[in-house]
Amino acid sequence: MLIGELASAAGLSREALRFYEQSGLIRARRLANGYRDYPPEAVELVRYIRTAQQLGFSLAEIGDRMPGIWDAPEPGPMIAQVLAGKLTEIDARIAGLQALRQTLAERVASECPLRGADAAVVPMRPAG
Amino acid sequence: MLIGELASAAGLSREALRFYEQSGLIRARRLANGYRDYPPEAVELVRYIRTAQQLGFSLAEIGDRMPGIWDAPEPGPMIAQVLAGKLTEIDARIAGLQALRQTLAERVASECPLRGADAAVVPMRPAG
DNA sequence: TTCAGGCCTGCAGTACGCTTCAGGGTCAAG
DNA sequence: CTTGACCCTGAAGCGTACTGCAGGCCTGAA
Repeated sequence: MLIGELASAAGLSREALRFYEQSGLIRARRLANGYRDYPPEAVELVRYIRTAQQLGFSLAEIGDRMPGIWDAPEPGPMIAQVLAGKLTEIDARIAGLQALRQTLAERVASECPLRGADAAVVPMRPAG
Repeated sequence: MLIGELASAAGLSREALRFYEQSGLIRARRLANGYRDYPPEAVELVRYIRTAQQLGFSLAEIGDRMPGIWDAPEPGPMIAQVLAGKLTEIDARIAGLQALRQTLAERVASECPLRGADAAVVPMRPAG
């Protein structure tokens, strides 16, 4: 699978894929002519990256455990482990958003929605 | 109130305040020596900016809505309306995270965690 | 043989929200 | 009258997540 095929299959640009590779999120083996060659599973992996990203994970967060995945002889359990870790993070994020939601709902209902603005608010992105 | 006092009262840096001024979000009188001089209300204004920011508004959005909000005879309902819109976005984001959570949970349990369905996801920021 | 279209690298540019730096003035205390 | 904490400006730099461009190779069809 060439980069353009992966790009259209996963719905992003070739440049974004090369950027992900540079950032250590994905890898490709090379054909004799130097072209990147991706396995079919790369589509799922890239979609996972996009999904996690759209939900508020930075590429660094998504990628910090990826190298281990690529180097493991049995990637399956390794990936499962990483994803299990992500589950915990997602739970924390959901909890944060629900707290934020409640604060917001209270303010919408109040007469002066901005007063008391020092209420603890959970940021959407870590140090974003 | 000097910039350093405002900065520590509102919990951000002097530089951030100067940046906000440059971006048209806040203003300051000047003392004879050129120092910025803020009224006490500036603390609440800056906290509003931070809150709005944490709720997902860009500084540009905050700056755009700011004049209308502060010039309105009844700012409350206006702000409530804006926040209600954010509430919808947060709900979508929570739903997306829960969908991702379920997908991940299923994959963690499977033998090939990256093979499988793709999650439909609502991005929070338009083409962020 | 020429041409389109895909691929390669590396580097510059973009937008956001600051932070840091260089170079310099102000002011109260010792 | 020096020290140190504070203030000023303008400009450059940073991290994130890309996009775009220059310059050039590879491949298949007309």
